[in-house]
Amino acid sequence: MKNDNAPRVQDIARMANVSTATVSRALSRPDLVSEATRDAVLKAVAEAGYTVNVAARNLRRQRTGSVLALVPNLANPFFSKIIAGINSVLRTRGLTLLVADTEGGPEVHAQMATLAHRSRADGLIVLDGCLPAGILDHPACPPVVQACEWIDGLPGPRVMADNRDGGVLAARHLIDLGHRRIAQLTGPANNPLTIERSRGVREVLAEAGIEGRTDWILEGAFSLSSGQQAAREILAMADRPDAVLCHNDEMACGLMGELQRTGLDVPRDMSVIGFDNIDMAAHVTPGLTTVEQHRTALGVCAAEVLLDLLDGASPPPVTVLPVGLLVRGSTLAR
Amino acid sequence: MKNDNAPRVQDIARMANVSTATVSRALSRPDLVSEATRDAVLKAVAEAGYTVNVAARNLRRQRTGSVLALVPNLANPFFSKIIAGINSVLRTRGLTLLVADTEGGPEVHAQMATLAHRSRADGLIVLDGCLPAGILDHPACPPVVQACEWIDGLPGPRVMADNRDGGVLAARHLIDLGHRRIAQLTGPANNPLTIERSRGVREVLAEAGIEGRTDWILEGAFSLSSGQQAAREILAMADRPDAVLCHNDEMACGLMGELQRTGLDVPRDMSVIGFDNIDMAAHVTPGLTTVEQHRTALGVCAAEVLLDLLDGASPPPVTVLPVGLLVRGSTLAR
DNA sequence: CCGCGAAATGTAATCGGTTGCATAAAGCGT
DNA sequence: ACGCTTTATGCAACCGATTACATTTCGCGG
Repeated sequence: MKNDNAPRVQDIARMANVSTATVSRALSRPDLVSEATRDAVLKAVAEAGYTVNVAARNLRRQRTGSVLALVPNLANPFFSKIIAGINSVLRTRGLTLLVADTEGGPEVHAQMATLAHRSRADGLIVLDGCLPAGILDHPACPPVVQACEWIDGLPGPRVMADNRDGGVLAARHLIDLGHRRIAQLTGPANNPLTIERSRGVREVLAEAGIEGRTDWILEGAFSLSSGQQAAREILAMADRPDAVLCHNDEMACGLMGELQRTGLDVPRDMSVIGFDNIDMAAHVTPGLTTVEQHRTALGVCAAEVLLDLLDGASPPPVTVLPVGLLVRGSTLAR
Repeated sequence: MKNDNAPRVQDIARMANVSTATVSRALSRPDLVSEATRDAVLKAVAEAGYTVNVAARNLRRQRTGSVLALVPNLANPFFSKIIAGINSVLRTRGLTLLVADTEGGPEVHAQMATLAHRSRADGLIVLDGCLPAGILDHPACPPVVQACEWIDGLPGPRVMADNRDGGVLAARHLIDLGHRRIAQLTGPANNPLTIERSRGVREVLAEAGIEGRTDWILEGAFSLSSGQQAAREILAMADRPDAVLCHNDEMACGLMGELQRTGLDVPRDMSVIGFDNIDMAAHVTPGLTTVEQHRTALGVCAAEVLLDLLDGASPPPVTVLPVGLLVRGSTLAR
């Protein structure tokens, strides 16, 4: 063994008096070698503290045994459960999940381009709708599944919640409670989730004969602080809505907290409804009424679609998962 | 170019009428080749859509250009900011951060063992105190920095907040407010963070001549729901405390929410203090008084220590970052 | 005791870049 | 014009494991 380095197959082969081929087989296909040989190899491995060089194996095998998830913002609790779902499925197949945060500008995208390569991962699950399509439909890029968000013009299967229907459920709930003065706190205007959710809301409002007041549509950033900011804007309005439909729970919580801090009572003075059903939603006071999407299931589904893809099967191009309304205390009949 | 495959250096070399060595240099050390050659190579690269095979490069170079963070639970918002801090530093050095979730039993640890290999990452930042030391002091394992939590018996630098002092600050704050009936909601009993924090609390209580009531020390799991659970236990007590010192903000929020739902007023009926200052803490009602630790700074620091290690420098074996008390509305003078 | 298929093992090519060393070409000072 | 330093490029070994193919060994029926 070269002095400064970790042991290699060669070293193990010498120690066990076999060829490198046999060592390799003893480790990855134990059924192919005799018991005596296997024991000798394993003994040498243990003794030398050998572990395979993954780069060499990946190079030769032309696959990596791992899947990469590209997440727009790891700090967003929304994603964590999806990741957990993905992980649970991949583990059953012996695949390792790695996660990279895609936050940042073009210079980060360049980094992502080197990540999105067959020699890095066997498959990609992309949760970020803002990546340039170019790096993902490159021939060197492994199979891609898009989850939650999606990238226009990028082929390949998608898995997502029924965002439009979520908008419908939320809006209808408020209307059923007698609200007609409904504000919206959306995500970034160009975000596909927000576009879909808005569509559902708009449909229901129109159906109910409620005029869409554009001054009651606020644009947020899916963050607690943008919810807080929105609350301030609403409080400053001469003509206030009496319900706010938020496009995610974080904004709803931020908004609700700020309303309360200013002395308003939620839901008596204002109903608030969120979207996603993150853990926090059940624990704030009052409990946040929200549109539940099963994030773990979404991750599971995305992973299964990816596995299909890797197996050469043809998964459905689009999978839409149902959402449901979860009524807690933050909404009240007018 | 072989038909089914991505182009290789060979192909680019042929297209640009140079050797593979020149192609490689044109891409990674552009200053070493003439402008004409460089242009020819880049043109061929663009035309063929070439991207390097990372496995091959890593194998030859004996490094990967990436750092791996092992996180016990990605779903915990506590970690996300640390990750962000790490990322910001690594980017400036052209390193890519990958994250893996270490959640799970021994079978997952086996997976982690193959991740913790020089051929996978140039360095490791371990945020999980529960990994077996064996896989991290293996000779094939790249340099390791432990952050937040740490593993007994594992050498290598550590970066952490001053948890003991955090316990001191929190306890002293409650005592200064006149509380003497102080309960604690800790993390898992064997968790090093909890051990340190408890130590600080114990010191202050002893100093103030307050007996430590073990029936007022509840063990949680750092989660919202374990905070909720603890609230129920406290409410069921015949002899209730009038302040609860929680070992993290999530539990504090879970606890506070449940107390409020049962009709108690925080902070009038009970003061609640947390630890960490996660985003949510500022947005719940009332705002959560907490011990602030600068998670981004912690990540930054851990990354810098790792870079030192990679550069062959000898960073300090232990870095302790100061914490501070952040008083909001959830604590009140008795 | 021969022959043949199965089981076990070895040999060596291969994955795809990178880089030390050698060589060639160009610049330069005197 | 000559040696000498730079600069530019090519050649080929190398990183470490895997695996197709070849070879040996073994068991066993005839």
